[in-house]
Amino acid sequence: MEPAEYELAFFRRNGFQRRTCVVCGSGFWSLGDHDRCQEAPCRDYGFIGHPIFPHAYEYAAMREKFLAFFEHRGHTRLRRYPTVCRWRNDVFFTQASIYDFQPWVTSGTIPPPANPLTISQPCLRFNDLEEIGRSGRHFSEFEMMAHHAFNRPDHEVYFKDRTVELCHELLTDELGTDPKGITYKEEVWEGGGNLGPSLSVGVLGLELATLVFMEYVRDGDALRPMPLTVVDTGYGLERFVWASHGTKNAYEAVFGAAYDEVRRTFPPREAAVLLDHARTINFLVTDGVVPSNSKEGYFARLAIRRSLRILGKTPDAPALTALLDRMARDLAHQYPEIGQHRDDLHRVVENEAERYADAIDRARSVIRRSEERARSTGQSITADDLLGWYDSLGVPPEVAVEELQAPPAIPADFYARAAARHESDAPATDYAERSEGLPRPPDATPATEVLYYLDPYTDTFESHVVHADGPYVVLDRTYFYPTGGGQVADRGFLGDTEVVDVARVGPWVLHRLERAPGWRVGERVRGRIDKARRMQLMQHHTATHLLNGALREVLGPHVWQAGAYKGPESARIDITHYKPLSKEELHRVERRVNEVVRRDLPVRSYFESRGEAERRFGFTLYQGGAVPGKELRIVEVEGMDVEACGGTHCTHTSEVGAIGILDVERIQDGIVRLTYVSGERALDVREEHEAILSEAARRLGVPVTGLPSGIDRLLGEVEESRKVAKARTKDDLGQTAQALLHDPSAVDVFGDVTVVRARRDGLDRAALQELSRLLTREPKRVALLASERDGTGLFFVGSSTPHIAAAALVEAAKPSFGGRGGGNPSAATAVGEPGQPLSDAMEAARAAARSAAGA
RNA sequence: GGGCACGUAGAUCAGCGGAAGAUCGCUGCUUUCGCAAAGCAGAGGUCGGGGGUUCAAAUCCCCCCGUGUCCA
Repeated sequence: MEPAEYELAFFRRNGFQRRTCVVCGSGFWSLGDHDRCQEAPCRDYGFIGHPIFPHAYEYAAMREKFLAFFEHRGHTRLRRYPTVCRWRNDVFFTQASIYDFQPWVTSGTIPPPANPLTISQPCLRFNDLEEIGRSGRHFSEFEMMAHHAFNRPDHEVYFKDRTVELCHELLTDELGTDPKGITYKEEVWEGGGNLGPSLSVGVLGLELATLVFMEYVRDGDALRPMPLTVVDTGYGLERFVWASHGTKNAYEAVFGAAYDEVRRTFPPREAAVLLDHARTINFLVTDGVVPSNSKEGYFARLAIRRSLRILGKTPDAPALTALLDRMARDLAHQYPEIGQHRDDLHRVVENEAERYADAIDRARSVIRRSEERARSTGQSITADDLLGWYDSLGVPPEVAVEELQAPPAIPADFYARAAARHESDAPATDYAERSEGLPRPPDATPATEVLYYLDPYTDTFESHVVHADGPYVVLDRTYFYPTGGGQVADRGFLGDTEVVDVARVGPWVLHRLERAPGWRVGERVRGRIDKARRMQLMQHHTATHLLNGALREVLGPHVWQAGAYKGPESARIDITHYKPLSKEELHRVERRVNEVVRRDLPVRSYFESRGEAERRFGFTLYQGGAVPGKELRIVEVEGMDVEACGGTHCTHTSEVGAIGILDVERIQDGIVRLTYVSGERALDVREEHEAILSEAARRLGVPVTGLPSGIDRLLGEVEESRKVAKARTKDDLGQTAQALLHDPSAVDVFGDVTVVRARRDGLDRAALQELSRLLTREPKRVALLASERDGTGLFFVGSSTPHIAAAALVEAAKPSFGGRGGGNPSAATAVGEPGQPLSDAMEAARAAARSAAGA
């Protein structure tokens, strides 16, 4: 980054000097005479016992101070976004305030909700879990306070100068820091293909904020200026509160009274972990994460199980739910949604606690057995075993050690080693828009006016070509719905050419035609949408909203949409839920949605300001993920479901027609998928099912209502005849065995050993085995059995004579008929040539038996 | 999204290439006034599903399905 990037007018105007840190070598700007930047590790924490700000602020007060400061300087205050980053697929959690605006706002696709804006965004980071409580400053949930500005060439809000000016004013005039104590260290920020200069703000060893200026796109080695430049700031609320108290660790300052309460029962480290995790769990569950074994859910599980472990080893520890309630109380002032569904949260957490107890129980018995086995083979349990158990059974090493008589030492780096077992080089998937791979129209192309929002029933329209590139066409206005929000794109025709796909690219709607139509810009075209297909998609989409609402009613508010798909054939919704749906729950959901259909409620779609919509409906608006923009498109079914949604919808619930749930499956731990149909498809599917049922009934010769009992009868009969058949062959073989034993030509007596020979062509291996078993029930017997079947010779030997091994006799017989096989002392088998060689094999075995018997 | 472990009798599990087992539970009998207990006898298994290798697969390999768990 060029030095000029950091030479701000603000610095010059106010007499800041640029110096170089003698420790890290970075350039920094300051009013004070420092030889190093004021950030650890370049210098020690100097604020412990000497607060950076003259007043000590409580957590909520500091946040309010910050937001109000920026609000008074022209920023619009925004409510928090969800901590679960459902609108991106490269990350699970909101880890910084700017995540709220990526990728759509930062890429210029959608205007920012306000500009400039200020927000305090709760963020989740799970990469330093072990540091929590130990370092004195790590949290898994923290708030990043920020002010953001988005600058377009035609609309500059503010950039570097004003940003630093605001920051400086906040720290000094507003919060009372000594201006000379602040250093602005020069850094380079890079992420997501963008980069720009940034300044890191340090005071007395503490990094209070980072001011990032996104202005370039990396293009190979070259840097291109971004069309949209972004002010991305981050001020750590926890750090500000800590700085204002100057306490030894951040936790007592941040958690305040709650910290003191918990400290009465727990040591400092445990207290910090419990409080931190309690906050995290509250946010996670409120924002629709249910504990599970993968993705977001795993972190909820981790936080819950870690907390339970700490609580479990402390006598008189409070219940986890009590702790959650305690933290919810502190958070509820700012975030009323937290703690609003206390009972539901308790159910989710208690269910997880139960599962954890089950897992540990299971693990204990495995561990006991393993040790027993190890002891009997003279081995001992190793640290590797502990690692394996943690990995596959989830049992923490401390618990395993408790269970063992002779435990190994737990390695100090146990959890690091556990993590190392899972190192993979799988690249993180990028949060690309769907537009990836599609041609992007030139920037000068006028944005497409989308009409399907206004009227989802219009299926023919006229418009003009504003861009054409091979089969790709952009119109000035269109009724074609592009793939989005889980709803697949419309089909239809532009002129005489079929539209095979429709996608949103930036501000444009791109129609992909079956072939290049050769149109020129300005040409007038007529569009015609496949109306039946669109209608079906609308029905499926509205049905999805109804189901979502009904599922929340029946199962509880922890239910969030975790994904959805609305196709012409069927639709599905994935929801967060902690156990499989019972038949009864399913039934109630289905009844409820169909009742809403019958009551013919209006489905209202309208635009509303974000703030107003959030105030009226709360956070559950964002079922499909956060939707940027000043205005949200709200789809409301009164009393049932309200979502921010860009899809096409029926205007009355009765248009949806019957809704039939076809399938419910648990697609992963914590996520349940429902597949369903509505409208025309519901009728089709019902007809199909009825046809299948009546055909099945016809074949069974019963009425449809008699199917279940008819099938039971049939299964009973099958079972019965299977038994009869089995018994019969056993009988037959029994008779054969008796006959053989009494047939002098089949029996040889060699000393005290009775050798029975028989050739029974057609018997399979299992029959020979059974016959052999019958013949060798008495001791001192040998059975030599042969069968020719499907052109091969089968030879089977059974022996109840200890010194005559069946396998040895087969060995002896093998050369005679080119047999391959083997066995054990009591039974052996081989296959080879049929006919005479098989008979020779029998003779060879007989001779071997005779000599083995010593006769 | 990836790694690992596990799916065998109603339950808990053993067996890990050569003729499907143990314990508990269940049924019947013996014993008892009755119950419990004990003894004896018995029923109960397409060894999760499908392919493959092998003379031979619960066992080895591959693919599904299900469960658990860890990591990101």
